[in-house]
Amino acid sequence: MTQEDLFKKLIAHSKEYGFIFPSSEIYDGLSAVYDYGQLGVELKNNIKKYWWDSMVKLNDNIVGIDAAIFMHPKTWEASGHVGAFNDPLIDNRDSKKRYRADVLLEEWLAKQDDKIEKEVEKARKRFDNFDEKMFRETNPRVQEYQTKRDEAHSRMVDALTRSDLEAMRQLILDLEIACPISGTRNWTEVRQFNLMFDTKMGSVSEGANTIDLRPETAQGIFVNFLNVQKTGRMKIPFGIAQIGKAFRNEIVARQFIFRMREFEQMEMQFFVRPGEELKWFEKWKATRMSWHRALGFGDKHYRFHDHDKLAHYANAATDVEFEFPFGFKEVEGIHSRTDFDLGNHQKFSGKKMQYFDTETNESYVPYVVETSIGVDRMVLQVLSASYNEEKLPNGEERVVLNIPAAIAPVKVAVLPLVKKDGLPEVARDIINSLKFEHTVQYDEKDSIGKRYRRQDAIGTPFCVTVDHQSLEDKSVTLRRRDSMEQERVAIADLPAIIGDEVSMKKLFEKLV
RNA sequence: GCGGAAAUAGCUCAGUCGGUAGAGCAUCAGCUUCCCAAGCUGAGGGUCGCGAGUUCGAAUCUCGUUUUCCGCUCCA
Repeated sequence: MTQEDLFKKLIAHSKEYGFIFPSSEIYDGLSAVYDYGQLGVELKNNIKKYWWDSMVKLNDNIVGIDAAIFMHPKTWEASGHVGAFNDPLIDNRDSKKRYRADVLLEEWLAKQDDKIEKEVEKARKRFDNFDEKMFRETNPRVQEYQTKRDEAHSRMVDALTRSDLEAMRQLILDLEIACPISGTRNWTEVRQFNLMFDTKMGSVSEGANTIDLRPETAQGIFVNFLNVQKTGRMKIPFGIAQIGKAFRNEIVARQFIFRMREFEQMEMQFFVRPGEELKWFEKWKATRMSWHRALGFGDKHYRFHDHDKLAHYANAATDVEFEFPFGFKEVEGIHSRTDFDLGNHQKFSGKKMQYFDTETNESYVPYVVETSIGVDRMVLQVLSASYNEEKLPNGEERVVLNIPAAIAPVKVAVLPLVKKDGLPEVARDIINSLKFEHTVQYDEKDSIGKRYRRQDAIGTPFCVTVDHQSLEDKSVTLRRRDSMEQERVAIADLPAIIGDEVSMKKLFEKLV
């Protein structure tokens, strides 16, 4: 089976068994937006719990918050999201190259200036008593260039100030600007490349304000830095963790839930003393990698991708990449963000974003090491790493999701061997003894083998089968998903056995 | 965004030359009482992605559109 086939099967499997559905599917769906179904939400919640507890429970210097999706518009000026990503872009259809429309126009103006200067230089060499001012004002060729230039310039300024994309395109066509690579003038529309979604706050009729949906959760942590530090009496180094939705209006969003326009992030911002950030960067690199590897999908499927080209806010950055069916792709980013964010919020808000360090008797803006992971990418990672088609000794094939027990959506299925003779009642009693701790399913339909396969397909680690012997000696068959092995255990022992094996403690013990 | 491919029942797919929509699996009810799926009987489920056009007649031909996958591009 090719990797591409595997990916297609995974998508079909996810839908067929209720993990992930296209959003508003009855209306043909919405591009790059997906809903989690009854099993998908359990898996996702378990992944979030694995992350949250590994941060907030296991580290006494990390606390969590839950900030709002809406934030004050100034937030995005301070973070650099407004301005930096508002460029008007245009594509050449022949060379497939993308340009900034305003840059193309600026270049045309510069060329026009060059032409004028060339004329002036030519004339300067030709005449002895050269009156440059007079020449510029009277020479017909220079005048023609100058008029065209000025006209183009005013049209450009006008189009840019009004953000009139169609006018920009028309100007590019009128000036007969060609693509430097293909030499053709086969241009697409001009598009605004703003990654943020906006909406209106307040009643529309009474002068509503446009506000943006956050494109990252990090800023909710930064603006609350002092609130948390002071009320929690936190001492540097310390971290603030958050799980929440973020929104990016990607031009191209694809590959199932890998890149969605609405997605969920798990971020932890770790505040450190200036100068110590790279030490902590290395520490979190190791910690985060061990968190991924503890899931047991195989170390060879993970690697770091260190960034050579750093973002404007970072002085070190790496990605944790996982080998998806479509190749190694980023699941988590670890960035040393310096004091860029807190420093800018200090500047834009006028509020001091500083910490007084009693060890050094210094006041400073802390440096930040960020770990930022996509929840949806983790779900995809778990599904693609867990999906297996096995050939059984008897020649049959089984589809099984080998999801780590601690994060499996359903922990145990309780199955009466037959649906009479009081077996269903015993099964219900067992469920009642387990359901406060675990997600449990009951199934009495079809043959026992078929029910085992159904549970394999959704990744349930344990099946408990009630038979006639159970009525006599209060024992049941405990069947394991991965090995398909069965053992006879006492009903009274089930909570302890299952509780131990599905505990997240098993994963946490593998963390560095 | 550009190029390629696809869309028919929950899933996988068939549907001939344009002539009123099919299978297997799945689902539901009943029978069977079974420890690794696909025994028996019956039932439900589709305006063939959507919209136009051609035609006496369109799942089928043409155009548009939406969604998905693949390649390129993009991704603080």
